[in-house]
Amino acid sequence: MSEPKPTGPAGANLLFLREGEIRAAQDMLFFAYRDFTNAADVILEELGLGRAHHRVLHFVGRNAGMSVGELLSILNITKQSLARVLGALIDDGYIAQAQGRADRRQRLLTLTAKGQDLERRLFERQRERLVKSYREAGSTAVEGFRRVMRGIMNEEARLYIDRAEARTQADRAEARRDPTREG
Amino acid sequence: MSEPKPTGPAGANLLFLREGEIRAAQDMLFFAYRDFTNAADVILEELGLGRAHHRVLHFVGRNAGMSVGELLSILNITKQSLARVLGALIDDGYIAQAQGRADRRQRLLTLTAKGQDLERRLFERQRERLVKSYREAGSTAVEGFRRVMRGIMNEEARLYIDRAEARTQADRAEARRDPTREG
DNA sequence: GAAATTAAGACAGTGTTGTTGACGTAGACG
DNA sequence: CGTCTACGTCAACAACACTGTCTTAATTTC
Repeated sequence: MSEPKPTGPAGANLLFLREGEIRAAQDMLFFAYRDFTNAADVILEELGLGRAHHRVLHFVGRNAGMSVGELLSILNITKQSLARVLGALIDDGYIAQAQGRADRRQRLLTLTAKGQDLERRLFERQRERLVKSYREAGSTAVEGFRRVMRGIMNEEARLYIDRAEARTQADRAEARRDPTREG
Repeated sequence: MSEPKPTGPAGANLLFLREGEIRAAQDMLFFAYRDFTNAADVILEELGLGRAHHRVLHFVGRNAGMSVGELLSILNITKQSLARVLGALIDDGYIAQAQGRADRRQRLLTLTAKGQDLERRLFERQRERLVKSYREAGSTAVEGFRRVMRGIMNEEARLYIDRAEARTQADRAEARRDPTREG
């Protein structure tokens, strides 16, 4: 129909923009995300928790001391939706709250030891899958994966990723200085 | 702790398997999938449909004449979960059923003209995002993205993707013969 | 210092999408 | 003919998101 021609400006090979390729990407996002999230479900079910709980554990683990508001803006859900899962995690002793010092209205969130243990167990399940895929695909493919994924998400999420990436870069630099440690 | 060393066998550079990289992948899967699926939500909401309906439209569109059982095994949900959304799509005239000729127990699913129109509108929203990302990332990155995504999903899903990919390859071959058409 | 805004929590009600288990019917198949 | 399969349906339930309203405490603003 009114498709952009397969060859774009400067005659670059843009066959990967063909409709079939884009539809394949839809498929892949669905399957990869579904099977990736499924990986941790067995553990969660045993504990009567769901994926929403896992997401909270993940982001609090990655951003120790974050406020409830920050968590809300990362997850992009309503306060009420978060309250249910966060309340359960606090009641069960996975997450601890501390009053903010700079702003005492804030409740700063951290994983307890119990929370760290659970988060690690959940992480290991998903890590298996990702490491296997990354290893088989190789570093060039992984770099491509990152670039495409970054491009798919909203600007806001990209900024968050960049900040998290900065932390990873710092870890890398540190590891180069002291290769025995792993952040 | 008991992390695999950053340098693997043969001293290959496997820094991309470090924990920070894997955690970044978790983040990216969450954000990319969320924002990708969100793209079509506005249209769906106007029609009183949800993402589950979109998924059905997508897969029926991609596999015209598929049976209900095939659709179930692709979506990996229960009959009851599908019945609700599929029933609505049939009632609203987006999807038509036809009795199977080889096996008359089967109900073969196809998009009606109305269904094709809607699916196309939904597709365009998600395509914008994917094309933008693919174009900016370039063909090498896209190839890497594909390899990593394939590796993340279950074997079963990978087999489905391969079959779909075969169709895409056929389209490509045809396009090479007749570059004016787009499958 | 009073007023407005913000961070967080809580209440009640609703909708989508997934689940289980049981049951029925039509058609395929040994 | 009996059994298995494909599909549909009923009832009940659970996870997770939403809306709107309200309260409390603390910060910010005028």
